[in-house]
Amino acid sequence: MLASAEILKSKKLKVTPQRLAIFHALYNTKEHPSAEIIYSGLRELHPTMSLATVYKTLDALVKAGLVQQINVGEDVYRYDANVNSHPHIICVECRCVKDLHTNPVPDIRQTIQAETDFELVSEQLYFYGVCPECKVG
Amino acid sequence: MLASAEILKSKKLKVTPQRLAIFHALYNTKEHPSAEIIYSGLRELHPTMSLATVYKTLDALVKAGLVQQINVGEDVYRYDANVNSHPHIICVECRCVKDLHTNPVPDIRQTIQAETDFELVSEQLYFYGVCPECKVG
DNA sequence: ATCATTGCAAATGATTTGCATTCGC
DNA sequence: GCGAATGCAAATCATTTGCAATGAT
Repeated sequence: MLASAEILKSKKLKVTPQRLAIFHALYNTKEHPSAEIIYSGLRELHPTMSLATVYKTLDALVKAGLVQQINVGEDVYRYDANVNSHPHIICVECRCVKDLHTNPVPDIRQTIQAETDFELVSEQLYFYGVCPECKVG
Repeated sequence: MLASAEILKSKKLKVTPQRLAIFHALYNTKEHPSAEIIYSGLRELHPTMSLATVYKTLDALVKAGLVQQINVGEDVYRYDANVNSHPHIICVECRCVKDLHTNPVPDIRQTIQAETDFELVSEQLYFYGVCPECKVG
């Protein structure tokens, strides 16, 4: 928690209780929550916080490079405190999103770069499937 | 054009001028237009067509497996008449979207499947970069 | 004739914005 | 004290929905 404050300060962001709470929440979950989910999770402890603040804060965190915004093809954005490029896998039934740690990108990059005249800057790899929990049900 | 009608019929979709126009438009472009773009492109020849019809028609085409909906991380959906799984590359400046034909997926699938207990069903690979046109400017 | 499709207008849902108040520095 | 952050309400934008009229089979 102290650490969170230090990290925010190091990015020249003012440290407010709302920012700490949102940042901390994202750093302590492996889920990939939307603004709405973050908001409802924090509501109990921060009853005055507004959804607009969640959006503004997430935007500030993204701009500071502390968080990444992902869009797995739904109509909502999700947020990930892991800013390294890594693939995600999404359950087509329960819509949960998990990180993948195997990163096939270095090889792929070469393959793709060979085909295109684009100057590659980043990538997003999404896999869809049925998660272990949903396979059982 | 005749062909389009046949394809629609084969999927048991009623053939209306609107459907033909939308389907045809998608089959004859390499862009990956949004509903709004398709709508404005067709407006001149189909002045009475409504945006809601474009959405409904696209939905029908997607359900029939004739078109795929893609979301490259913006706030709009785009549509692609190429329903085969293939990676896309998006220009971070002009936001154009192009198909990639090199498909690294078979290899990746194995790598990913080895890591996860998900039952893989599909994937979306997006690469971001600066397109040749924007590199010059 | 039947039933799906169309087109309009109104509704929805996620995200953004304006602005006065509050708070971190 | 200054300028940025908060919280509320109103605005925006893409997409969806309800429903009466129209059109495809």
